[in-house]
Amino acid sequence: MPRAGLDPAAVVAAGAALADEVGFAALSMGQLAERVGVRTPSLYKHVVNQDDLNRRIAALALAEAADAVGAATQGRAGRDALAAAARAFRDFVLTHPGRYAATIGVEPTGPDDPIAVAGSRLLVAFTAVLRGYDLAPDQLDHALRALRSSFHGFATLQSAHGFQWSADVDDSFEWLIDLVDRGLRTTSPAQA
Amino acid sequence: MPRAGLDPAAVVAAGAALADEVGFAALSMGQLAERVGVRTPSLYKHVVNQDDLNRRIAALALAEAADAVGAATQGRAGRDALAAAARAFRDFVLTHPGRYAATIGVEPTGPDDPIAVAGSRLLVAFTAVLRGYDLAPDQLDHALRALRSSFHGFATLQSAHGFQWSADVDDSFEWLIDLVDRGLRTTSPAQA
DNA sequence: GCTAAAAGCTAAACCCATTAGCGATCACCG
DNA sequence: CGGTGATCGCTAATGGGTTTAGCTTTTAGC
Repeated sequence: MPRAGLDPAAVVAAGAALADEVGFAALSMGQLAERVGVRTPSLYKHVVNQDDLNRRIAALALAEAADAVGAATQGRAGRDALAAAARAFRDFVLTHPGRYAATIGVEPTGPDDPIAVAGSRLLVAFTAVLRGYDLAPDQLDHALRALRSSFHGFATLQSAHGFQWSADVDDSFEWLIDLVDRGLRTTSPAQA
Repeated sequence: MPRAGLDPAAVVAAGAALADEVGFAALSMGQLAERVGVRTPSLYKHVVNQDDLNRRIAALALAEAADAVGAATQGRAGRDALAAAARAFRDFVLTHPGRYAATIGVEPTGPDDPIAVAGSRLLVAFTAVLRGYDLAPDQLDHALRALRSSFHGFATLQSAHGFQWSADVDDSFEWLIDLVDRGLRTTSPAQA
């Protein structure tokens, strides 16, 4: 019996891909094992248990999302950067719904948890967008949470087919970007 | 052995309460059966299976959320109505995290599905808020989705402890309400 | 009181995650 | 080239969860 040549990273990557296909809730060790060409218990040589797998998938997803958002905002500022970040984020969630779902409800165990560091990287990517707006320093955290909430909410609702009625969903997303842009531009500005 | 006197509504209500306590993902038929004083298989006399239970919990949660939002906006308009609706919605999600989680990812089977009708009621409740803003009719759907996305996103992230760093979460929510309010007040207004 | 449907129960099947323990393989070192 | 220990994969088995089958008891209506 030849070896499969697996390692934790390969298992996690396959798990993330499988989650994207079948949905995070339906991700099972059995299916994943079959996918990577191994019997179920063998997965436990690379991953401590399903919760560990989920957490690693979540960390991977957050890191990938941070990369996508970061790359999208390179060389842009203001509304341009906001729109690029928002579109990159939503695209990522829509193309990788399973792995992104893994990020919902996980709590980092501490500041060194890969989940925490990847999450921070995503926040940093969004922070870059805010530099293009004239915000008071004490409003940065609030604005960051507002961005994250709005785009997370839209992307997850769309990914779950939560928008049922008529209007075009892409138009709605552009409209949301405009709404946020207008809101950010009319804050009480930073004191000089 | 005396009867427990259950019916579907009682089972669903107990399931929703249990989900709020232990988390939606941890909701199990065994725990629910124990909670209502019955052996596990007996639950299947009132509910066809776990998926059916989840869907009924989701419909209940959406209906309750619609009631809460609707009641909060009574007699208010403009920013007042927006803030009242947003706070009522977030309060509901935070006090009933388990049952609200049941609504994520469920798809109504058709327009008569209780999930669809309760979801529509929630949208109607939010639509009332928008009447206080001067929006072109073709922007109503977009604005509705923006509202739902923002508040859904914030509430679910907070409920999942997704906000880790320093600033006060309640302050951030009020800031989000302001952001949305400013954005809604600066749309290109409806043509007279 | 009789009857039939409803609601509960036990027993059992099946699926999934996980652990224990065994054999094969591979990397490294002489 | 051979030995050796760690690593990887396997089979077997356990335990918990959902769900079905079939039986018994209660209860509502006549």
